[in-house]
Amino acid sequence: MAPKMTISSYAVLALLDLKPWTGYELTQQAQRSLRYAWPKSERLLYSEPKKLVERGYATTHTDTSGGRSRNVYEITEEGRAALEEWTSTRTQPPRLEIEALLRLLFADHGTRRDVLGALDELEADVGEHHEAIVELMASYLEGGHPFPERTHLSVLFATFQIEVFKSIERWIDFARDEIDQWPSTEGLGMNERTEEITRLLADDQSPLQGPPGG
Amino acid sequence: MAPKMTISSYAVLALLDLKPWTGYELTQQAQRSLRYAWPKSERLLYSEPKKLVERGYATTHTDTSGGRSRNVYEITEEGRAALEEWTSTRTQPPRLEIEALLRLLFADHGTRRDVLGALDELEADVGEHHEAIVELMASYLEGGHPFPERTHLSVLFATFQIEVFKSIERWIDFARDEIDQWPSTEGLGMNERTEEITRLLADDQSPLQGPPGG
DNA sequence: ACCATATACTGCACAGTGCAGTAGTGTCAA
DNA sequence: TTGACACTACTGCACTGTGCAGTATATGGT
Repeated sequence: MAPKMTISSYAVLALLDLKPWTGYELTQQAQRSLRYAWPKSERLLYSEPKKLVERGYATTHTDTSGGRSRNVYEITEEGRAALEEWTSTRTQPPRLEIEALLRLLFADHGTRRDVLGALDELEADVGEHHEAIVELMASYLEGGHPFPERTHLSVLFATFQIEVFKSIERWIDFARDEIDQWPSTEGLGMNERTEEITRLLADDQSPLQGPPGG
Repeated sequence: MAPKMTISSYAVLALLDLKPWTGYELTQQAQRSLRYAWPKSERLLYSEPKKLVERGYATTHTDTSGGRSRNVYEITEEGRAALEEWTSTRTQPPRLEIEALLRLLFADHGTRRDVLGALDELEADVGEHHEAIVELMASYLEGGHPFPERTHLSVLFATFQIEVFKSIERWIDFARDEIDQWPSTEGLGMNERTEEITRLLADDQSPLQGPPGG
C-alpha cells in the first residue's frame, strides 16, 4: 500500500514544489526554514522524499557530478495536484512543548534556584532564536532570500516569531520578579499578590505592567 | 532492564507526589493541567505509571470500592528522591508545532481564502484555550483550585499562557490586515510594505502598531 | 600527512500516537 | 423496563517519528 501522507510529507512536498533538492539539502533547508513552525528530525526528513516517490508525487535520480553521489528529488504533476488539495483541508491545533514550564508547575519540588535556572535556560533558548531571526531579516534587506518572490511570506512568518519570542521574554522577566518575592517555592498558595494577579487574569487583563514589590 | 525515565515519566511522578491517583485520574489530570506545557496522549499516560512501578518509583494496588475496579498508584521514597534529582537537570529547548504557520509559509500554493482559513482555525483554537484559562482563573478566585497551597504556581503558569495567547491573537489580526492588502498570495516578494516590516524586524521593533493601509 | 569538518546518507531500537476493542456503571427518556 | 448513550477504566496493535551509532567520501587548514 502507498505510504500515508502526513503533514510532514506535505511540508517536504511543498519544498519540492519550489525546486528539485537533494536529500541532504532537504534536511538542511527544512530544519532551517521550518524549525519554528514544524520542527522535525533530520532522520524523518531523509525518509519523507522516499515515501513521496513511492506515492508517485516525486521522482528521484542519482547525481554523480561534483564530488560524491546524491539523490535528487523532483515533484511530479500528481504531487502538485496533491499539494493543491492539501491547502483547503483543516489544520491541526497548535502544540507547545515547553519543559521549563513543566518545571515551573512543579517548582515546589525543588529550590528557587532550580526554577530560576529553568527560566534562564528558556530565556537563552528563546533569545538565541530571537537573535537569529533579527539577523535573518537584516540579510533579507540585502537580498539574501533564497526565493525572493516569496519574501512576503517569510517576513510575515518572522513577525509571528518575533512577537511570540518577545512576549515570552517579557513573561520571563515578570516571572523572575515574582519568584524573587517568594519566601520559598512551596506552600505560598493564594496569597495577596497571587490573588491580585488572578483577578487581573480572570478579567482578561495583563499583570505584566504593575510592579510586584509595590 | 528498568525502563528509561523520560520527561513524561517525571511529569507523572510529579503528579503522584501530590497524592495517589488512579490510572484514569492521572490521564484526565495530566491532560487538563499539563496540556499547554507538556501535551501527551491518554495512551502514554496510562503506560507511564506502570513503568514507574517497574522502576520502584511507585507502588500499585487495585481498588474495588465503589463501582468497578481501578489501579491506584502511589509514589515511593525512591520516587521522591528521583524527582528531587530531576529538578536540577537541564531542560529541553521549547518546541512549537503550528500547522497554520506552515500553511502561511507555503501560502503561495493556495488561494488567499486558504491562508485566511488557516488563520481562522488558529484563532479559534487559541481563543478556546484563552477563554478556558480566563474561566479557570475565575474559579480559582472562588477557591476552586484542587491543591490550594499550589495556586501561586498555577497562576504564574496561567500568566504565561494568557500573554502568549494574546500575542498570537494580536499577530493574527495583523496578518489578516496584511493579507487583505495582497493582490494575491504569490509573487509579491520584497515590495514596499514587506521592506518596511523587514526593516522594523531587523531593528528588533514590532510592526504591529502601524497600520498597513496608510 | 594528519585532523577536523561538511557532505550524504542508512539501520535500529525505542518513544509516543491513534484507533479499535473490551467491559462495567449511571442516567434519562420512549 | 429496556434501550440508547455517555462516562469510567483500561489494553493491544500498527504505525509515526526520534536519537544515536555507524559508514563512507570530499574539503580545507596546519
